[in-house]
Amino acid sequence: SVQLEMKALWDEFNQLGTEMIVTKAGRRMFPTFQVKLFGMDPMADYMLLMDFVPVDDKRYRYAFHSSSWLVAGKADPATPGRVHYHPDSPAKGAQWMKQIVSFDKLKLTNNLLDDNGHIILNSMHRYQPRFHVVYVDPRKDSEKYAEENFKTFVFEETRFTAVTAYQNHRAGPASYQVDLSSSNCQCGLKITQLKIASNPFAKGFRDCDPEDWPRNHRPGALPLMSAFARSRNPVTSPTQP
Amino acid sequence: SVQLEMKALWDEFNQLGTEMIVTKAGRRMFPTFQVKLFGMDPMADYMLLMDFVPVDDKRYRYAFHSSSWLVAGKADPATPGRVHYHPDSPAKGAQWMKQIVSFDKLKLTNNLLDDNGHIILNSMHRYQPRFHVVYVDPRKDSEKYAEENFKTFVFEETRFTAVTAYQNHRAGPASYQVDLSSSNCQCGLKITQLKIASNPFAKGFRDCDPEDWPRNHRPGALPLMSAFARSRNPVTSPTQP
DNA sequence: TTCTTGTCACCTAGGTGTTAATAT
DNA sequence: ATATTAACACCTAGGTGACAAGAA
Repeated sequence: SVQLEMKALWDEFNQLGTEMIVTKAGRRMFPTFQVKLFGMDPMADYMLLMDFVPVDDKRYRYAFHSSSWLVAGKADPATPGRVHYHPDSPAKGAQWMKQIVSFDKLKLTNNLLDDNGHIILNSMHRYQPRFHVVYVDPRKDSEKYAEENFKTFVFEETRFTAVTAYQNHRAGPASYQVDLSSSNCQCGLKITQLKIASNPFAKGFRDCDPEDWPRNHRPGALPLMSAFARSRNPVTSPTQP
Repeated sequence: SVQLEMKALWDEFNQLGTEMIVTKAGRRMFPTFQVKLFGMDPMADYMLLMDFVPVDDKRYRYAFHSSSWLVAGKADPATPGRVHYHPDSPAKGAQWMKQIVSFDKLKLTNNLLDDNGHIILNSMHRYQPRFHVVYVDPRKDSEKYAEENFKTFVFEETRFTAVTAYQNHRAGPASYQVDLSSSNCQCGLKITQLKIASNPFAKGFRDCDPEDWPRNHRPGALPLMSAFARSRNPVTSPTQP
């Protein structure tokens, strides 16, 4: 069995509508896809890999005025279907289970001609990450058993929209939200704020007191409270008089 | 068989008398011990590891006035004998052979109570790195064959003196060398200069034109020429009038 | 308009020799 | 005297979102 790490963080992003940047050179995911594994044969070899499947056959665009995603037509032609093998593959079950498995080398690109082995996605399309565990069958005729030698795990909270620049980014010129309930965005917190608050590499964009959140950083409590607090009074806030 | 990478660089250091810094927290080696492997069974599992054995039973000290190492007595009590497993171990022969194997995670310490798994050495003692390849025998009674299931490789040019601060560092107050031929140091270039010239992380201490050495950086020619050139006129130079 | 690209300041994370202070 | 330690400026290497400019 597999347990998704940082599920609480994934849930927060998912509530806002997760966006993942894609670039020509390749961009890591944040949150990073990380799992804990259980119940493997400690002595057997396994390959761990990920791929990404379209959630639907649609292309999207972001409506700033309503702060929501709209269908913008049928999906663009499918990108080359690639998989990302965890670089430690193959390894023994014992090795995989003894620590969190992190896919932090995985990068997303929108370059159809990418030759760095990155995952190729269409911008403005929705994707579902999938995680696969493949048992390396020592038998000579292992191809015959290919069907029973792998297992796939899907965590719906890791779905995201691929973008070249954050869309759920700032309010439109109207600076208020009319229909909050039908929006993917259920609060005033924007994707970029949550990324800045939770990704250590974006610390340069934090505007809160740096001495503030070590105190709030308790087990079970995500270090996002200050970001939430600040999100109460932006120009987009529906509670603004 | 095994081929030492960067042999030319190791040779240069060895001519000067290689020194490796040891610290409480652990310090990497430079040059890094790196090898290419040949003739393994691509499908078999191997463990790769290193250890360090004393070259002799002596303690040394560095005589600044003669710029040479002197015996300072019998060796201190032996340090806990540790080994460093390459972190990719175990892995298939094919995986080991397809690229250079680099022991850049290996760290040296003088802390006898180290609990980071680093290699513990006595400062001011000489050591010989050793490289071991262990075949992971799939047989049940593999312990019986332990003797024939490993192979050890020693490259004498990788010998070094463990130090807490560089010794072959600068000339003493006399600022000349009396007996160059009996010295380990066969030219005016000092260990620190060679380290600074060849270790990218020490680039901050280079005083040569930064635009200088990309031009000199051709295959087979080490990027040390400017360091050599500058070493012709220091205060220690025997050709000084 | 809408989307994409490249550059940038600002981070994380960690490897250098230097230097001054401190042991021993 | 000699050897060790800790703080430090300066690097490598690379991951952030912001922003301005460009493309469709």
